[in-house]
Amino acid sequence: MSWIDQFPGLSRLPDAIRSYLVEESKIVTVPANTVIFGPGKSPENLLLLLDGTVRVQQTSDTGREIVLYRVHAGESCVLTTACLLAYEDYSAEGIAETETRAVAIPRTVFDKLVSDSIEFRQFVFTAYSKRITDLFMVIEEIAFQKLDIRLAHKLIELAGDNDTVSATHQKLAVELGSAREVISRQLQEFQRRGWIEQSRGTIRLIERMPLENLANS
Amino acid sequence: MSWIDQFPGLSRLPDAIRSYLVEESKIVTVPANTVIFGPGKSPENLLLLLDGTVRVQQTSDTGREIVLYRVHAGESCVLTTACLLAYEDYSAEGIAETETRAVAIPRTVFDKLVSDSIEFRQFVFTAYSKRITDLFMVIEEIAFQKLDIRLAHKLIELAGDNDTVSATHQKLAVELGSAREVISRQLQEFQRRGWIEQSRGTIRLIERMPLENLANS
DNA sequence: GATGTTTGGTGACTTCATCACTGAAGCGTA
DNA sequence: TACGCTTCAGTGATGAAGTCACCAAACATC
Repeated sequence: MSWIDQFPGLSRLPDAIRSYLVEESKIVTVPANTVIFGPGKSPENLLLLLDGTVRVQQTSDTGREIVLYRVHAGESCVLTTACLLAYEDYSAEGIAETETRAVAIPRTVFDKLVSDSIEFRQFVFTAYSKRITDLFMVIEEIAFQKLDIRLAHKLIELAGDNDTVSATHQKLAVELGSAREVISRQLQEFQRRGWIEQSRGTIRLIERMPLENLANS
Repeated sequence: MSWIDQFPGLSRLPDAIRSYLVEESKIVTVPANTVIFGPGKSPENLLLLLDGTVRVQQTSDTGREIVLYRVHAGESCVLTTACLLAYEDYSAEGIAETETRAVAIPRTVFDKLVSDSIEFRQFVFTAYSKRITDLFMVIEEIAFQKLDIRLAHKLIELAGDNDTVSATHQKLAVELGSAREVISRQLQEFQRRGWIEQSRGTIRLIERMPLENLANS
């Protein structure tokens, strides 16, 4: 079984294209916290993630940061393909959050695939679409959503199933493009209401329901 | 002379591709304030603007709006190509700000061009790159820049050469994703300092220097 | 156990958003 | 030209969020 089957959009590639892709790309592994691309380090390849996640974030002149989006296993870093083809002054950076395994497709191979396969073109543009939609949502949230709602949302997202979030207040602030003090105070409010419990570096969700109600209001 | 020469990225197309493109696309004109695409109205064509500008903006559930970017003459609406190929729940909308003339490239022609011409691919991906960089800048500004700086910036941008901006406070608020009252008060402060003069619907820049200093600080 | 670093808590203050309301400018039309 | 309507701008009060300076607790290291 090939890694290709992890990508629904690629499963319909014709056999010739399919084997060309497998042939010409290689699988790479990077340790956690590796900077995959960033200012002055433009990516050489299109990456398709097999395992792990990549966090794409931006740092302002004043040192404040914000997370733009995440690339999960089964997704690709398409936005970087655009930015690697043209504007080099790319202010965002991509960081492997965990040890990450990915398929690396060289620039020339990417170009040939886009040229030769309508299925691959669809894969690429669909991926673009998802990312750009994500960016629009980020803009809308930053500009118009109240912070308590966004924080509740983020806690649920990061908790997954096991009801605990391992993150410092500072990290959460970066997730939301806010300030640590603001997050601290908001979390205190959640705690006061009995929705969460806090200890150094971790937050435990006690009552998910009211958090979810807040997140969806 | 063909319209193609208005697009530097397309000037190097091989003759065959070039004539195919000219053949298969048509020039359309839309009046000012036309909604070119938006929720429930996905674009049928890739548009290359010959004259006029298209404003792309987003409206939140609560009714607040923000301008994401503008497409000027000589540029293309590429982001819509992605969003027209996949995710249909496109929350942004594109509005012709003035009467606008554009080349409309049908979806199928676009696909064939991307397939056949490396020059066209470069044109498309370069356009993507610029837009995405713009979006990143918008996010950074909203999240981290102070409003007086952003407003000064926007006034200079909208003034062009003739030192007057024709816009209501409400319009400026939408440009920056802020609220009218906030803009009104900030403009009063600029006026108090003698940097601008106001009358209903227009702002005249009296002293550009301090405004520019503020914008670049 | 002493020391330094990371993380979180707090108060004072500024900026921005929101709400409710007022008033002024322009425009049509009778 | 005088009336009424609509659009645009001004204002005060209040709440939410960001900023700054500082302190204290938890943890890590030696």
